Amino acid sequence: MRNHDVADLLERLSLLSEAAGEDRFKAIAYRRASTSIKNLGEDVEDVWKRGQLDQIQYVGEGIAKKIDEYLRTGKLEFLEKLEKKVPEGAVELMQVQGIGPRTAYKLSKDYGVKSVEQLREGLTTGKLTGAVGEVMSKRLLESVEKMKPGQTRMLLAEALYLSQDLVAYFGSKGVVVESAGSLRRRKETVGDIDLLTSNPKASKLLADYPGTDRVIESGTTKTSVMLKNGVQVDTRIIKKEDYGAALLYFTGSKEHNIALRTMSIEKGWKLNEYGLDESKTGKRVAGKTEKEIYAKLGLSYIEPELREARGEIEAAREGRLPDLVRPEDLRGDLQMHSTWSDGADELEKMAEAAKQRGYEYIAFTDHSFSVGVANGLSEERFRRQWKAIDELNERMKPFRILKSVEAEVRSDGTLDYPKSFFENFDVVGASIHQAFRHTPEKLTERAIMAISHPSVDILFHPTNRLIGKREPNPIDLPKVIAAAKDNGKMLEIDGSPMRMDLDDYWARRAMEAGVMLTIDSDAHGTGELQGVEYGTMVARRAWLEKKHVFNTLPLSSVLKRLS
DNA sequence: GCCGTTTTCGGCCCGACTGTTTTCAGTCG
Repeated sequence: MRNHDVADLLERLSLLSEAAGEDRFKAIAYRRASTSIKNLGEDVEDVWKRGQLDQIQYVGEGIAKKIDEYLRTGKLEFLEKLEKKVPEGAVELMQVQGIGPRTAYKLSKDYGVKSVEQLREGLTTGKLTGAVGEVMSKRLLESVEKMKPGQTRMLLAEALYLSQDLVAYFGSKGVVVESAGSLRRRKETVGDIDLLTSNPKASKLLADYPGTDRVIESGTTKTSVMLKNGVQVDTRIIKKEDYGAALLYFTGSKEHNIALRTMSIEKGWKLNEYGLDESKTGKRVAGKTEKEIYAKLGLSYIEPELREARGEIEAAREGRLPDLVRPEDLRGDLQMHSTWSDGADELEKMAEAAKQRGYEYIAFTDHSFSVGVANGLSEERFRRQWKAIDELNERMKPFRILKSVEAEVRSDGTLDYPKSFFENFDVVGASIHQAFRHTPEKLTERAIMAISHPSVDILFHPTNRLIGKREPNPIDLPKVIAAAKDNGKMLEIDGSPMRMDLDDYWARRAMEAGVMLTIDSDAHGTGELQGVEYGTMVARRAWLEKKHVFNTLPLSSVLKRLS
């Protein structure tokens, strides 16, 4: 699977051609091709072997030749030449907010600035006075400070929590605000929070918000503040008649917006954040609601989670958008922990809380024996737990607790118990936590061994990533997906906020391959049961419908499928 | 460098904001 490699290569070509001062449309072309390959529904190497590279959207003759050379030789002569043309440091400088290709070129070539660190030095010592003015200098220093680790994007769950607090704060003052941006699209990480409102009082209110540290800018339509926790919040004041256009615009994604604007042009219209207008007369075509704008463009309404230019516009035109799965579709949760292993709450408390959520069933997946740090269970302790579960099931009828386990995939790919013991469980999930630094080949082999094990039903959080903390295991996911398909096994979307694993891209690939998915909370306490909501957000971004998610099935069907 | 049911050439999304520009270039989202 070389899609990421190739996409990175093209992204680098894009950055370098910008920094080299080439025609900016070349840079745009490389970037579009990069995105196209990142979102490609299959392995780019397969397309290459079939000689069909130029059939990929935005890949023409020139880029196809470059990809061919790269896949054949592992190198690209053109790239090496380009690298020589670009002054050292220019690409790095372009990562700083406020520095684009022109400034980066100037700073690196004429002033010898070769890194962000040297930029900071130059700015503080006044060495760069000739290159940037006083105001720019101050702003760039702020940007450089912001790039320090710890000031990165926040988790979706954190952003949702923060925006809920802001919405409630504005609401208590009688002002209705709505969040847009990547938060509304439910991306797994969020950079800043955009709030839209038609109430002009919002600017002053944002400045007075208890969490606000300082106001960055404040105008009639836009106010930006920095919160004490380092998060930037923008409010935009929109006229009621423009609201839909503004919501569309500020929700993005950028690529989605560009595609819509290109469509508008073809119809003789112009789309911007104020509305959809006739180009010649300026006459309003639509603007009050998003739905109205989509309708005028001949598209059915596209849910925010799908607006990533991954085929949703074509699907909307052809009336084949998915009917996305909803949190209320879930009838159970197939991964959670209790005090029997490393959970914080007793079986009964967890079960009651799950029942309160309206579930018909849950599975306790306490850790297996070899996860010592998580108090993994021996066979003997499991037998005792089952007795406790039987008693609870009797008492909580018709609610059903399934006997389960999060079975550790050991470093040799085997599991902790003999097959005869596994047969006592209603459902079995397998996870790789141990020895995740194995080679990609070894990790893939272990994952496939686990998924091929006759007792295993689900592979839990397949990549074992922790967003912002631990990279995903470098397993070969197409192979794992194929193995799941061949064995009729399921893959999980783990909804715990730091995992969100599988992610939206791979969950979609799995669904398209015909693999059933589960959406679980992986809760280690009653407060974490809501993790399924984050998992559902991933599922929606992955185009999943109810029928693709196993735990939307009623208990009877679940038991039948597991037997 | 890509693309085309008006086009194989001449476009390529659009507007806000800002600085040191005196009419626009650079950057961003």
